[in-house]
Amino acid sequence: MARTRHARLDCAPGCPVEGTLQMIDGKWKGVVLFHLLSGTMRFNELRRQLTNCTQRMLTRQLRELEADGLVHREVYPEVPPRVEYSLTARGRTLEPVLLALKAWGEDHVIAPEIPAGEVELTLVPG
Amino acid sequence: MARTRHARLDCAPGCPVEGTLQMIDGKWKGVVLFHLLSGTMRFNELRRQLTNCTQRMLTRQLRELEADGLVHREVYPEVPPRVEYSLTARGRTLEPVLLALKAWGEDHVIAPEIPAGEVELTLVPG
DNA sequence: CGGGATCCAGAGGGATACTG
DNA sequence: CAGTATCCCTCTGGATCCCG
Repeated sequence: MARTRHARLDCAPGCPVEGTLQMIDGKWKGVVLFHLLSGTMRFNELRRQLTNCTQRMLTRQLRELEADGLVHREVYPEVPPRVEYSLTARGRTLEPVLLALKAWGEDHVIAPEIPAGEVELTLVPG
Repeated sequence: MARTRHARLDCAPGCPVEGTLQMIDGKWKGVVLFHLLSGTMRFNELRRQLTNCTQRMLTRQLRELEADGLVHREVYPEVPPRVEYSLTARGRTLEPVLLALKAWGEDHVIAPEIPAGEVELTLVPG
């Protein structure tokens, strides 16, 4: 979906499910957050994980996550530039949610073009 | 976001996080699934829970959930018509995910009209 | 390296009216 | 009651080029 960016909680005022979904809604947010669970990552490092994510999209998703207080952006005044992304304390509280998402996916999502039987167990997302 | 409806796993083939998100992506899906955790519900019954969801949208979301094998639709040949929705076995496996979403929302989602991130402290003088 | 600016298509979603 | 059928528009997200 595209839930209107924090326009409001459409379900009902204060609906917790809707509210949480708004945080991880955006084509790449869930996955970005998940990867950052592993630790700090540089921009391109993160990008390499998201095979089909354009540079512009990754930037935008990261900015929104930053605005939501879930991700911290650290810019190092160097040449060439270095920017590192990490989860904030608030972002880390999403860990149970992200792990639940991952666990369900591992059990129930049928992988595309990977016929059952030769299911690969490299479950590192991204 | 609007992830293209199951077009593919954009993150990476088999990415479990991305895959799970695709299931509950759609403006009302997460909330619908959550409400169905409580048990079978009729169409309008469900609709009353989703304050701002139009009839058309609810129908569409339910159809997609049905197509994904998460929701069962039972039509009773009566007049007036009666249609009941319930979670399938597969749908019920999402319970941990939905509960995680709810739990986080309860703890971290700031009530509407106070968008997270731009919390303003308008100091009333005097 | 890590972006920003611009242009653009189309899917997602809203409003409204009609129906078996 | 539980939907279709249209119309229309917003916003997301992709492509491309440029920048310090």
